[in-house]
Amino acid sequence: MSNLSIGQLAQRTGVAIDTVRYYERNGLLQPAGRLASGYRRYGDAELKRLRFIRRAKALGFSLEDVRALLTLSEERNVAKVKRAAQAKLADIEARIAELERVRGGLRTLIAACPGHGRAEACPILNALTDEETH
Amino acid sequence: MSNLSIGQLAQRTGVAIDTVRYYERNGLLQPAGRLASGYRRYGDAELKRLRFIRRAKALGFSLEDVRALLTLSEERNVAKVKRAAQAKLADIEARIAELERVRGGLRTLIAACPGHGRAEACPILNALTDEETH
DNA sequence: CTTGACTCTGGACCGTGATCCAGACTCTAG
DNA sequence: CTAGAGTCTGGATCACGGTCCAGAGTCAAG
Repeated sequence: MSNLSIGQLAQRTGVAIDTVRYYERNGLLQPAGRLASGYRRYGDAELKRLRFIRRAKALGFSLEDVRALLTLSEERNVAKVKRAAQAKLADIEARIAELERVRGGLRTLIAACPGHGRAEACPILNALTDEETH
Repeated sequence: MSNLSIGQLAQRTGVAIDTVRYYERNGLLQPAGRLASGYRRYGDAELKRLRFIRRAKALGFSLEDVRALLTLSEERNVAKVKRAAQAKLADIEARIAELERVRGGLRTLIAACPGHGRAEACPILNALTDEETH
């Protein structure tokens, strides 16, 4: 059973101390207790919980999402957790699709641009400057 | 030669009035002039410039990028414009790659999750909860 | 002339996720 | 005991791209 200071917790999870306190302010992570001095103390449960937060964020969940996931996790509600993951996947796929659309536009323009010569012949500038077609 | 109020300019470009003034504060778009009343007046050049801004943003350029692009456009520096577009493309490709990485993680977890049963059997919760392996 | 729509300015505020600060207090090694 | 590292609080600040507001002035139609 570990009994960690905020600095040790931060060090073990790779999360900044200020961020740990920020998560606390936002109701994501409470210390197990406090010393008489007011210093926060964290146990294994909080260590795991902070790792959970860090991993969920790495999977693209917002802090708001993480808050919901933590609740579902505590409720052990597997069905809702799966649905949340599916919703996040759909969200990520939409972002990818949008970026791919943009990528396609840029690629086309770059490929058509000689990179020298008159500005009027630059398809990139033309695309940004020309009249609407739609 | 059009001679537009800020409201007409906003309406023709699909940009909010407040946003037009925001762009002005940030040096992206100055009105052609002012009436005695102080009302802004815009001509064709500003209309085109605002469309340029809107399109560049649709291609993923930040306002900072747009500022640079507008300068390059005025300089008619085709080579630098092309390089800016290439840099932005690389940026977008990196974002896509990162999102694809996340998508892969989520897909794997979702596929392995039965969506019911014990929380301990849910790979999504396990992935968020388990000890590090690396 | 009146009325309603439009515009002006300066500044406050939003969401997201932190990050940093001052000034005070506490803990630990030596 | 002392020095240095760690921690506390509350609040300010950042980036980004706007959005909204009050209160005053202006414009255009009827």
